[in-house]
Amino acid sequence: MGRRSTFDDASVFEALGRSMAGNGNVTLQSIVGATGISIGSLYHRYGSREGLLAQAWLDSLEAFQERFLQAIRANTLQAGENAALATPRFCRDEHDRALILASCRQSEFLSDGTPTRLVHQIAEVNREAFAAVRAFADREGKDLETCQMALIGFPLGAVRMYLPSRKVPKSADEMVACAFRALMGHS
Amino acid sequence: MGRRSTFDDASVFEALGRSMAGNGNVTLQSIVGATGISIGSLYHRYGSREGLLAQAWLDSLEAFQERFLQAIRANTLQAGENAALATPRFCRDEHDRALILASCRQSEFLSDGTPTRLVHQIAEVNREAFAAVRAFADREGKDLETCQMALIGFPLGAVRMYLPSRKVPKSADEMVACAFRALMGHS
DNA sequence: CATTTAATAGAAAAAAAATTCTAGTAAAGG
DNA sequence: CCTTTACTAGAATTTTTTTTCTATTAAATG
Repeated sequence: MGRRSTFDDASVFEALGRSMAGNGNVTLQSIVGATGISIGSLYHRYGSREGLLAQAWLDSLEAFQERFLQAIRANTLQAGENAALATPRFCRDEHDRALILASCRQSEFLSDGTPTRLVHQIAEVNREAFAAVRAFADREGKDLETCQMALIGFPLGAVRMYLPSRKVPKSADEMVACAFRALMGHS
Repeated sequence: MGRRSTFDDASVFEALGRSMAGNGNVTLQSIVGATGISIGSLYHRYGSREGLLAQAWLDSLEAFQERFLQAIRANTLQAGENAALATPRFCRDEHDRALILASCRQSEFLSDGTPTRLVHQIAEVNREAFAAVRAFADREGKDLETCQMALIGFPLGAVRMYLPSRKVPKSADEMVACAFRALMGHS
């Protein structure tokens, strides 16, 4: 019941991501300008600027995490490599969300004033990912730090060569996989 | 002649880098607060907020470039690997400058209002680095994109695993070197 | 079709930040 | 020691941005 919303989160997060990844600075006016949504509607939905930022970060984080966890939890030989490739693939499939996650810093979206509910949710997602990487390291009998680098550090470095302006090419995947295999030992 | 300055650029750039890498947002007041320098002095020296930001970026960029170019231009077998290692080493040796260069985006420091003189200087440094990487790729007979990834993309990804809060450990260097060798072919 | 609920809309107020401007201070040279 | 130069200091102003608040609109329900 009640009036229906005339806009969806995705369009707001997209404008936000573009602005943050673009000139590194988001004003609510820039979102109003890019989307045509009124300032009142933004406050009605997100409560505050900080609530909006955190919500956008969480949205991207969850979308990525779903892919990453599915890949890394698979009990196949290629589980690790697929998890490493989750990053470049995510950038191609979900460009708008990837902008936020891959070319911005979490600290740009979370601050002292971030609503605690969102702080907790984001922390929980991060915990879950960390646990999955640790489980992978144990399973493979490899060093945790090496796994973090091969699964996250290098893949992020790779996509940041292209974002925010260019698309991440398939060739990046090959390089990520190559580095992954080298780091994990060619056994 | 004339009164001597009571502060140096380094202290200003340090406060700026900490602030930008920390919460992703720099106000002149945050610099005044962190350094005790007066707002008037900042305007006297840098002309504007945008002038200050660009000057800080250029300062870090030049410091890094000096090391990178020296490494990559050496005509030894390890030239490439040393150039790749320039990034983690720079982070250890020059933490404050590395914060700016490695954990922020250039677009956070350059904007429409950046003084043209600085825009040109920064572009020139970037051009020089790009040319050096291309020369390296030609010399080694490797793909340019692969070289960019091995020399810059992966090393940056590696140090960003640690910055801004932790120091970049030596183990990161081994991983960077490992990925470099894998990407460049183990010949 | 009146009522309730959930939005939209944007002007107005408040807060925060950048910039300007004037007065004052320290060093060097004649 | 007076003058010039280059800088410091920070209050006052302007600009930008966030936030609040009231009016209005659209859908759903009895």
